[in-house]
Amino acid sequence: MRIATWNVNSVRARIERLESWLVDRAPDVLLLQETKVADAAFPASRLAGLGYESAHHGHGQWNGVAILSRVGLRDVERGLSDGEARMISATCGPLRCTSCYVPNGRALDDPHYAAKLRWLEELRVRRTARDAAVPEILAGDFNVAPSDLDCYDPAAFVGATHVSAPEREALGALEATGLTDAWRHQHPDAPGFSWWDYRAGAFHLDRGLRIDLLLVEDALVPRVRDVTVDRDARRGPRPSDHAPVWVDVELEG
DNA sequence: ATGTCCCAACTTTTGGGA
Repeated sequence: MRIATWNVNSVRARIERLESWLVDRAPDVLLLQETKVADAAFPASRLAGLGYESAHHGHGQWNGVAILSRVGLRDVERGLSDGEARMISATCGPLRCTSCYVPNGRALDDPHYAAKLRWLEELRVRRTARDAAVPEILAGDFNVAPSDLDCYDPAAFVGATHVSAPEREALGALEATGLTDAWRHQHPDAPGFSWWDYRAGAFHLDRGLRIDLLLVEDALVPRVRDVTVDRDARRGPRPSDHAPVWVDVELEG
């Protein structure tokens, strides 16, 4: 079973790329972030034409998350207490699949930074109330680079968000509920950047961050066969600033 | 390089967000 995550930076701007990517990479489940549309404008029927059921949670201009599945989609859960469209969760086949768009935080002294830490804490608390019989994959744009290996220039990020100790501790506390960072587990030494700024030729220069994570229930880790960052999807005309990341998990049956 | 892309709107240019 292939589970992917992708911050598409507007599903409207990316629909042709999204459709061809689904055909090429054939994920069983795709977790989207930053769809930037209201529910009524989400292209559910176009995606259904490719064989994917979908569930979307969006209010319009900002944020927006979705789940696409060709292995079933039920028991949909939308949003956390902040009221923004940053989380959606559903049971897809044997897995609980959760798409997260963690708040950016803006700057260490900005109120949005404290809100980011609270949001991660609420996500942790939610995990403690989960149905332990259904293993979860919690994936998305976490807006946190877990370690300095996940940042192209740690010295340039001193005092910035995405790398601060409280953010990394909040992510670590979430993982301590029984989740493993699939990329880092499979690739202990490879940066695996998933986001590059549109500006200043950052992608060409490989000035990236690894902030798009697949957090896999610990019990599933022995079944993980491969984890891939699809850098090809960041190339060419009108790309998202994020690459998709997927994990292949071998499940019985 | 304040460098780009995407959105909305009192929409053809500006401002907010990332």
